Amino acid sequence: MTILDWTARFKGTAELPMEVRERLNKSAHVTQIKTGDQVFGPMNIPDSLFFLYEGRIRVSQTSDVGREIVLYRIEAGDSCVLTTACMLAEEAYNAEGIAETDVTVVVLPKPAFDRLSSEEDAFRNFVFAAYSRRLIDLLRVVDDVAFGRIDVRLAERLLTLGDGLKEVRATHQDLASELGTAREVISRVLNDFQKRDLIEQSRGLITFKDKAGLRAIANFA
Amino acid sequence: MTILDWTARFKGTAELPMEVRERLNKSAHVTQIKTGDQVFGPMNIPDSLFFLYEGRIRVSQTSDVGREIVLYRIEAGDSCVLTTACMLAEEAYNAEGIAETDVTVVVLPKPAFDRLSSEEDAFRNFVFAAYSRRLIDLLRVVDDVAFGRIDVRLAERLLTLGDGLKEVRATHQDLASELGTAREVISRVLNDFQKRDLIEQSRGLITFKDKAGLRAIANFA
DNA sequence: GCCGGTTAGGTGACAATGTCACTGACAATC
DNA sequence: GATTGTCAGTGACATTGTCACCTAACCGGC
Repeated sequence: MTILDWTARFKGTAELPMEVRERLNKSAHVTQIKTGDQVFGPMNIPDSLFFLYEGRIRVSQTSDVGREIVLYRIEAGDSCVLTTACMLAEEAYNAEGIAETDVTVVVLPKPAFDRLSSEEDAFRNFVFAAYSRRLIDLLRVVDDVAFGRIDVRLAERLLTLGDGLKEVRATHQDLASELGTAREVISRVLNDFQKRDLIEQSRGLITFKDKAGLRAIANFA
Repeated sequence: MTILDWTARFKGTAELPMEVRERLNKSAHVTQIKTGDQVFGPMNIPDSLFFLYEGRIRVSQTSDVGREIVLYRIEAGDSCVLTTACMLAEEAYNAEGIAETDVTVVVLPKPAFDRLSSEEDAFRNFVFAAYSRRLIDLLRVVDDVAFGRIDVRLAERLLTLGDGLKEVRATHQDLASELGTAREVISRVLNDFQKRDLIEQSRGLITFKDKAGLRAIANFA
């Protein structure tokens, strides 16, 4: 049973008639997930559509030797289509979603999803748009990985992760997993950034000293 | 005006009631595209959904320095959701689709698409499934590019391109564009393959001598 | 045939990135 | 302060990407 009216949070549901929203509030249920917990993964493929009510989920892929790369992040108000994608395609995959913050998820069972996407244009468009965003995200990842330099990519990612902040709390290994590279590579580049007075480092913490300088590197490519 | 009944070709339409299919045959129109022509691209974003009736389309992405990588291929019976994805997301992208063979495309205008995806479950599921396949394809590309060795990737790709054949007609540059790498790299690896008696080379042509050996390399990772 | 232009492919030097093995630094805990 | 685990630094080396330049094969015309 649901207390909060989550339907207001999502573009695809906020515009629906009140009676539909009430029906939805009944058929979906709300779950809490704690920071660091897995939302979905290769062993844990849900048969429902996820809506992220609050928090942030990091979706990443892991190679068979254990290296990791972050594919994209799901923010509040967005839906997670990857799991449904894999469901539909009935294919193995090795992406997983990790809650980066405490997360509130709305789980919509497949029957309700089907009915809704057939009856409500707004909802269907919302879902299509979600798919589209993910496709575009992945195009960007492919472009970065295939053609980008890592100093550029690292500068970009640092600025994104530390947007509006003075520092980024992350180990070199964390950053390596963001970009799908090795820790040593991150160490090298960060040391270079430090020599150029763009950042300061301490254990698990990177402090900005010259964001403009980093932006110059990030925008270079 | 359409002569052929293309609706039989697609999972999402073949099962529809006859009267719906007849309506579809009227609202969509069929286009021919010649080998090598661009089906869509950054400068040419159509506002319709594509169905590939016959032929094959290669979807690739180009870096800003001109290097290219093949993302996936669209085969007959499949639909092309990337263009609609980009339409919906209203974002720039730099993927393009090239006809690899002479191609017959069914173009379904957006209004018809909307009506159909709301009224017909089979059609909607077909479209969702198409999105899913593309997402999965891209996950695979990311995995390959981020974590794969190129000798492995090249062996794989050669076997795919030459499936059931004795040879592959492609220049080193073509293969480089398949994998998103540089021609010199392909040359090196192919020379290595040749030294190991896995292939023979001549201008624009690679002949298999030991497919099992290639498979061993391809499956290694 | 020959000639000249175009394209495909080869090569070596070097730069960038990834891998490996090992080391030391730091923090938490007992 | 000794122990333990995590984090980061380092040098050697392998792989991959870049650059400049070269040669070989093909193609069209004559």
